[in-house]
Amino acid sequence: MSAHRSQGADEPACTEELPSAARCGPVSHTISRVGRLHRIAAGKFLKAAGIYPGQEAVMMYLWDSGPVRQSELIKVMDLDPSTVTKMLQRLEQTGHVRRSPDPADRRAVLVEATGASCSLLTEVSAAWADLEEHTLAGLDAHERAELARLLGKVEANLCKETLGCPAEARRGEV
Amino acid sequence: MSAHRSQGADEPACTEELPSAARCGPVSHTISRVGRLHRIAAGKFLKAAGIYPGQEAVMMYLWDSGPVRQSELIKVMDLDPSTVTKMLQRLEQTGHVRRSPDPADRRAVLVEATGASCSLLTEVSAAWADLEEHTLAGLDAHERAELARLLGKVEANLCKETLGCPAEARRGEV
DNA sequence: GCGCATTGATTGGCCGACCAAGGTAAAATC
DNA sequence: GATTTTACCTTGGTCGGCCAATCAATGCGC
Repeated sequence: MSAHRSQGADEPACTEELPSAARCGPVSHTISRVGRLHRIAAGKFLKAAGIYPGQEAVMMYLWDSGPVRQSELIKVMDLDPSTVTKMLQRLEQTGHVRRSPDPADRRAVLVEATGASCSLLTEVSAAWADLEEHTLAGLDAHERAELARLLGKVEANLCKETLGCPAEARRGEV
Repeated sequence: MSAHRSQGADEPACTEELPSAARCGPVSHTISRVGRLHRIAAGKFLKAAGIYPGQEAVMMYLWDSGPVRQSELIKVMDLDPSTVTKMLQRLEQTGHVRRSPDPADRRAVLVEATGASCSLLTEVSAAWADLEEHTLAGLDAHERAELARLLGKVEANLCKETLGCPAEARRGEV
């Protein structure tokens, strides 16, 4: 609930006390807030590990998969190529990732987690688990499953859309 | 490193293994994705109106409330002061917002939506409603209510950080 | 072999969002 | 009244994320 305006005693609200955003799209409004708060929380949890939110997903994939092409990373993460490029440049600079040209394709780049980064695996996994628990505190197993199910449907909705969704267009094949 | 998958060049599309991120925190993973996809979708819906995601919330509040102190905006939106400053600078530059010094407090700034911006009200509201419907397509009334309820609990969890934040507790001090 | 479309990756620009610091004005304290 | 504290905003930096444009290498058609 939004308890921020509890102090507004004599606010001459011209219409309602609820913001228009919450009136027009209550769930959208909440999703925005939750997304942002979740990212902030992730940042706090990951700070100890020395990486930024967004990077952990890349690292986790790299730890799982071993050396992989950057294009594969882009496809799997469903991110913009430029986003991945910049993120990898920073991860390389901080020593978490190594990049090398693909001998089989001179325009491609192979990416892999460095040995040093493997020490983060435990930390990051723990942080991710803590974040999960912090996020879902107070929800029983059934509620968690239901939330996961509903979010899954929402994700599917947001992914594919008739309005020229780039994600859809990008992953149109296969 | 955990299980290094054999890097087959011809990976069959059927075996889409779950990344570690999804294993360690499935809901967190989905929230991240949904948050990002939702923001992208919002950007698409708002592009016609000529504003960027994040700005619509500010504008909606300004349309509702009339002239308001910047500090009030910061408090209500729960954003970083610097974020609001920069956003307002851009909104001012695009003519959607007017800022003036508060005569009653020379360090404060009064913000209000310009008359020109009011033409956006309809567009933005419609876009926001479309976004809501697009997000929730295929969910019946009960599911929508349940999703809103669960997201509300999650939001509350994410808000009260620092109390149960194990990351800092693990560090020991601070 | 040669031209052209496709793929892979990078650069630059922009926006939202954070933090850290700083500067000024009001309020609280003495 | 003078001093400290607090509030309000700005600047500069960083990061994730997008788009548009670009360059290099591959592959296909001819």
